[in-house]
Amino acid sequence: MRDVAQTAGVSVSTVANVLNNPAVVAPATRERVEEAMASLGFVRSGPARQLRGLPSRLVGSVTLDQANPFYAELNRGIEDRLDEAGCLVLACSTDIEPEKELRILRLLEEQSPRGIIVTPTGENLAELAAVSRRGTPVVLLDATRGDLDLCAVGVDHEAGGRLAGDHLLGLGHRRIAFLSAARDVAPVRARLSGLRAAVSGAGAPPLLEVRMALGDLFSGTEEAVSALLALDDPPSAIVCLNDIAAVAVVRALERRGVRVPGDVSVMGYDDVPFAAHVQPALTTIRRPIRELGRVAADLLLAEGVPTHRHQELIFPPDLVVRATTAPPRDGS
Amino acid sequence: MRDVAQTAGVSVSTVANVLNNPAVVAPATRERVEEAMASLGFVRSGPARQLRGLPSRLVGSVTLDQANPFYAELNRGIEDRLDEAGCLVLACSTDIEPEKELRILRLLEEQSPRGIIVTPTGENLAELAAVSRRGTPVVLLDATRGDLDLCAVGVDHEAGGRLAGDHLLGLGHRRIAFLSAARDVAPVRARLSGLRAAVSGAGAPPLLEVRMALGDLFSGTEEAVSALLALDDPPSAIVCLNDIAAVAVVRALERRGVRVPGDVSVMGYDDVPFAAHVQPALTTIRRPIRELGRVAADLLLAEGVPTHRHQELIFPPDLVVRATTAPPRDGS
DNA sequence: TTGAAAGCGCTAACAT
DNA sequence: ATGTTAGCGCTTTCAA
Repeated sequence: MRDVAQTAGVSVSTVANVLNNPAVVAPATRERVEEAMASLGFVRSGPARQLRGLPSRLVGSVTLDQANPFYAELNRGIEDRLDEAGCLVLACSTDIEPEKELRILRLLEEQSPRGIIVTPTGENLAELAAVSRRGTPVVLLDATRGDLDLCAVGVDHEAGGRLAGDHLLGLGHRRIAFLSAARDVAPVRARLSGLRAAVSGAGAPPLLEVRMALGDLFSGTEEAVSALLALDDPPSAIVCLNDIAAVAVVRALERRGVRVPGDVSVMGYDDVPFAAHVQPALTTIRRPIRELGRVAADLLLAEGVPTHRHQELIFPPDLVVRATTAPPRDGS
Repeated sequence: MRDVAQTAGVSVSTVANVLNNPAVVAPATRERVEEAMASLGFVRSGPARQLRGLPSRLVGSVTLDQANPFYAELNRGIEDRLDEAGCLVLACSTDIEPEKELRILRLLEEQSPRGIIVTPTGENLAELAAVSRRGTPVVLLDATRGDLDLCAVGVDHEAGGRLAGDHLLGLGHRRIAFLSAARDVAPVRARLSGLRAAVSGAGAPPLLEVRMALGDLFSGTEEAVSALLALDDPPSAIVCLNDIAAVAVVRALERRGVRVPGDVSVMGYDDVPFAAHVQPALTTIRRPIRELGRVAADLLLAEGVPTHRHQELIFPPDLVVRATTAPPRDGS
């Protein structure tokens, strides 16, 4: 900026004025300064502006895995909303490892971002509150705020679980299994609990639960499916923690000669983009993924205004019936 | 930092020493300072460090759409490598709009990041060179550097197109179509050109080309498929610009009663994670997606060292034969 | 309409 | 082993 000033034959504060308050600068002077900026390839320094106390244009987004289509969509929703505000997304993945989450949180905090949107592993909630208290706004995504004084946007997963259960029960299924993952996370636990409530409320046999290994997307379901099939009284319906697992389960089942939905019904969760395009198309519980991201970004941006009050938004999920569910073969 | 110094009864530079050069501080003093930091909830200011000329921990990643599974994977590869270096990814999507790309580039440059990894729309290559010249390292991803003095990591898409063509030709197909998108981009053009070379080299009839509308993932193939099917002499094989389109094409075909691969063969490109898990599993051209991201991040990080010379890395793609290709029904 | 100067939080060279 | 100080690039009073 000093160079620009020199080249244009003005002082730095005049350059500052053409940048921040052009109306106050004489047209001739302004033009001269603008030429100097162009010829020197001048680029404002974000860090210097932040140091002066201006709002940062960076926002952290901490998800479990940005390669997972659900979080990729979420990040896109966040990005779209932030883009309108001239902000940029720092996309981070925790792999559900609390230590990694903590490390990322620290690193993010050091950048003094406008705020951080986080899908928590569940282990570091107190730390998140601390980050917020220190001055970096935090909004929880796909989590309930509990007694924390933070903004949160979530989904009623209990209702989602119930929706899945009621659909299957309505079809005549009684023997139902839930596929969860080796590492538990609150949103999945809530789905399980809603599903279990529906099942036991209908007087059906207790819900089966199997866990799949963590790993690459789509992997880890083989053993779980084998275990289920080896049961004396195998389930006629399997609801999966998410669409990715559901697609893998359908494949694993068909590879073993079990027809879907003829022999067993399968449900996913999320309704990620490809869920409608696999064969057979997935019956699933939808949540408005991009919208969730957009709203979280909105909340984050709103933390800037002085009158801001923290709030929690809960979205209801929907049942989307497609081709992986049908009545059970026999009466069981 | 001044507060910490005061609370610990030392000077700021002692605080700086426990931060950057702990060995030089007396254990007792160090402990006192560390306590002060903890009790005050001290967090280093990244912006201030950058202003002092220390390397930034931010790296921009500009892709066409971070919600697209291919770019989501790519970003994950970048993130994984950067994570080891203590850096964070700024994930941006251009939607193949040159103006948006330009806007994002400017915004990124203002943050004075360690560098920018970009999958270019193709319109702003000169600008990218300018960014680099101004001091922000740029590495091109999924693009050739041409005469630009930049690092680049790419894939030999001509070879990929040829691989697809040879596979289909080997199966006995003669009448082949390529599905591209309304907005053209260099990597797709290269695939087309490789495919065309294979087709004409085999003396088969000229390659058909249809374009699909841009829009949401998985949408826009309906009209293209209809157009192809309405032809006097419809193709017996369709190669798609990517796996997402291929999945949608398979669906569109089957919805019209056309069996895949019985009636027509379909190929994708990329081998994104779900390609192996759709039904029928997709025959496609694989490229090492995460690896591409990791290598790009490596190259970017390497720009820091003084002896660095720009380089271009080209990865060869592979043919992955699965279940969407088969010999044509008749001899055509 | 333009300029001078202080200071944001930090680091590094130097002095003690 | 610890302290003093200048300065990174910018914004923002305040003065001219």
